[in-house]
Amino acid sequence: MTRDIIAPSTTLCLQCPLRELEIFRHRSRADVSYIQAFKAGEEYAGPGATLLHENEPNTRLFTVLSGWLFRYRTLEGSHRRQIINYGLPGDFMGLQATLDDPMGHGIEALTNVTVCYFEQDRLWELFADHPQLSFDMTWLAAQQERSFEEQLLTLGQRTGFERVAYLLWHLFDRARDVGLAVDNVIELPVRQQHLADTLGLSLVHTNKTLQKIRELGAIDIRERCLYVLNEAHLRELGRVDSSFSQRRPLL
Amino acid sequence: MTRDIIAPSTTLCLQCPLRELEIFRHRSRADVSYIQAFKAGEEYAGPGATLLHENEPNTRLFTVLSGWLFRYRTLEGSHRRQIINYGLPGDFMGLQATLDDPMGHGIEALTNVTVCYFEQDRLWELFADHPQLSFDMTWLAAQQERSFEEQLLTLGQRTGFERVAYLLWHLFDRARDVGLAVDNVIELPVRQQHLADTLGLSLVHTNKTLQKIRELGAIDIRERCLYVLNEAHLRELGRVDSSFSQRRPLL
DNA sequence: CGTTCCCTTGAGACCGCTCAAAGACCGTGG
DNA sequence: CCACGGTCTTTGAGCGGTCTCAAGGGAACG
Repeated sequence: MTRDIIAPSTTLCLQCPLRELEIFRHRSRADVSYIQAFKAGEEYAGPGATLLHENEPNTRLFTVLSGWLFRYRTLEGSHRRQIINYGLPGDFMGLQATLDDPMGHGIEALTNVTVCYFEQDRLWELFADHPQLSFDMTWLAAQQERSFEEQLLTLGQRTGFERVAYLLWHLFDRARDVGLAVDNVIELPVRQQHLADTLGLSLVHTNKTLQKIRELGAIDIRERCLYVLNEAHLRELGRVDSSFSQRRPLL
Repeated sequence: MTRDIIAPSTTLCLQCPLRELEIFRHRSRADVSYIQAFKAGEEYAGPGATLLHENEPNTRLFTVLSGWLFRYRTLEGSHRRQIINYGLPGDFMGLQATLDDPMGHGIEALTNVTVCYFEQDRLWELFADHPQLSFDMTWLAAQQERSFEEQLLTLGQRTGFERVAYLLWHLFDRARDVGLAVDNVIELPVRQQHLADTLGLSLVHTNKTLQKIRELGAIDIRERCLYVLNEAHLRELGRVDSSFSQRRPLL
């Protein structure tokens, strides 16, 4: 639960393995070089480690290079935690934290995690120098907003059962997008408590709901892995709408 | 419920009454002129009119000039509606809709509404020409994200009672920020059904919860107006955290 | 081999839901 | 001026989804 930094390192953006993935848009060598110059370093954390404490001021933007993490907020004077979103490889995070507003959130690693970070006080420089990259960043922020809206729809309108099914599919789909799926199976470093905290359900109820979805044969969970046995069925159960995977920029 | 356009008009950005408000950052005359040139027109709608149908492609960004509106999404194959957020004077909206993704949302007016709109296909132009304005737009997007996160916290972790209290305070606070409050009273064009659809509660339960908060003396609602009789108490009931009003850009 | 974390299951309570109906308010037209 | 229909609010009654409390089992790890 403590900050767990190992050492600075030097993965070159030009050699970034994420850029090979279909899901990310192509970028010119010049743009990648600009990003490289913008990159301030890397940070590492192991499972359960806190990358950012709640209420700690954050001055960093980052892209997840590898691993899973999640961002959460806690209701003041309560131990009830709401998981806001998950970070998977290629996800750009931290923009909302750059506003000079003390409202807190925390970030915690679920697996071994590497992030490439940027200093937020150079953000203006990026906007002044490089319209394409700033446009991309805004595009990603807008995409993030859509994702939050979908999550609002989930919390507000889906039943407990639908919520669990939806989230399982959502996590599977996102992992698949970045090449983490093998034959409809992904490693799922998320505990049932995390699912519960994401969905506004209790741990017990989440567990019982998972059993039901299992019994329907849509999924199975064994040895930290999620098996999507019937994706179409799972999508129905979660009332998943359109959602095709769109190519997106990588920063 | 139908599109209700009256006529194009010509409020000049330099004379925009919103710019007088404390809450908005000062802008140079040059920047305001640029915004003026970027503005494509105005649109009007009366209470209950639909500014944007669900699943209708949207190519417009806009700033609310006057009035209240709300944005919602509906769960596919269901009549359950989730209100995503409300638009008050000065709010910039539509960025998340510019992604070429058919995922639908609707926008509806609660009062007489005037919006200043921009064509989204000139968005790139703005990023190329004017780093300050594009930075501001991104800042607003990030702020919007925070607001969504707060709403996720509400839906996921606050009790029904807390949700209602929180939302009432939130709407009051936002209205006050843009000068719509007189002595702790605001006009509240929102129906109980809207509150319910925002909070993921049923209409009946929302109503009963409102009664309770009324009985505690924190608020009263009469003749379409919300009276905040004890703001500190209301904030406690809704577990409202920090939240000071920050000056923000106006586009 | 004990500790710890996580998953699972049962039992009872309660929050919030649905169904139903009546009252309040408002604009419209006879 | 009143009757009327529509929208919104209020209230009651009963059901069920989800919660909390509690306890047991399994796997990983030192």
